[in-house]
Amino acid sequence: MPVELSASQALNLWHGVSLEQVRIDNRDLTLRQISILLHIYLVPPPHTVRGLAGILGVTKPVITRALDTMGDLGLVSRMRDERDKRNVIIKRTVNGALYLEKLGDLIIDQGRKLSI
Amino acid sequence: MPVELSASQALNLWHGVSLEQVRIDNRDLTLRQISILLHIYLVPPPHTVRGLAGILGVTKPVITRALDTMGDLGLVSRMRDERDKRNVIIKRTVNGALYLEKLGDLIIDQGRKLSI
DNA sequence: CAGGGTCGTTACGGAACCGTTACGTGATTC
DNA sequence: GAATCACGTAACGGTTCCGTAACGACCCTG
Repeated sequence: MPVELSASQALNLWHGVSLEQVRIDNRDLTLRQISILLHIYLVPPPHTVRGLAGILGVTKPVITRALDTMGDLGLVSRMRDERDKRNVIIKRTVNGALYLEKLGDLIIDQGRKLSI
Repeated sequence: MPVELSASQALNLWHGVSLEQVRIDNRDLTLRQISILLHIYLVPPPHTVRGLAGILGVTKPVITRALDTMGDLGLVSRMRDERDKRNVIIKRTVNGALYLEKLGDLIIDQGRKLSI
């Protein structure tokens, strides 16, 4: 069930959500961090540093740093893979789920406000 | 004509767009910068530094710096207000319009890919 | 069990952003 | 026309991010 948006609707939606997100969230995640967070929560696990780096087209340290930052914020956590101890498995957290739930509500609200 | 999204659709839309934007755009604008850019292009002028600062809930230097950065990228430009020379009027550019046009297309594409 | 390959992290110098403060210029008020 | 206010910017120290490179830990093959 695709969602058909006009150019005006698409940009107004993005505008409304970005604006509210800037106003509400003092944490100010970067676009990369948001991408990583959404990917972890929306795509079936397991998620590794290397895998995320490949998907986003960035280097591994970028992922490590983003996980450091979001880990401090309680949005994600990390565990060693016991089967292959070189790997790190990235796990979801309650806080992260709540954060994305709010973001989802925000998008839905802004979608309802659209016109034209 | 509001757009009704499910929670899953909303987050998947955001996910797809963020991911593509990270992969495509080496410039990596911050969420604040994107908000400012969208606001300038979607809301009728005139736009001033003070006005934008109030709308985004940030300090004036934040706006000045964002305009510096995006000005270097050719996405916006600035002109003195001749009627009140204390003011600076923020103007749109061809490059900025193109940038947002691509962003709009990206959002529309991702909307079409949604399911459930 | 030695060697090479893979994993994530750390170290490093550089760049960009932050908030606060101070400043220069222009408008306004008395 | 002097004092005051408004506007945008520059300067400051601090924080965070970047990309490259090097590192330790781990797996696997011969």
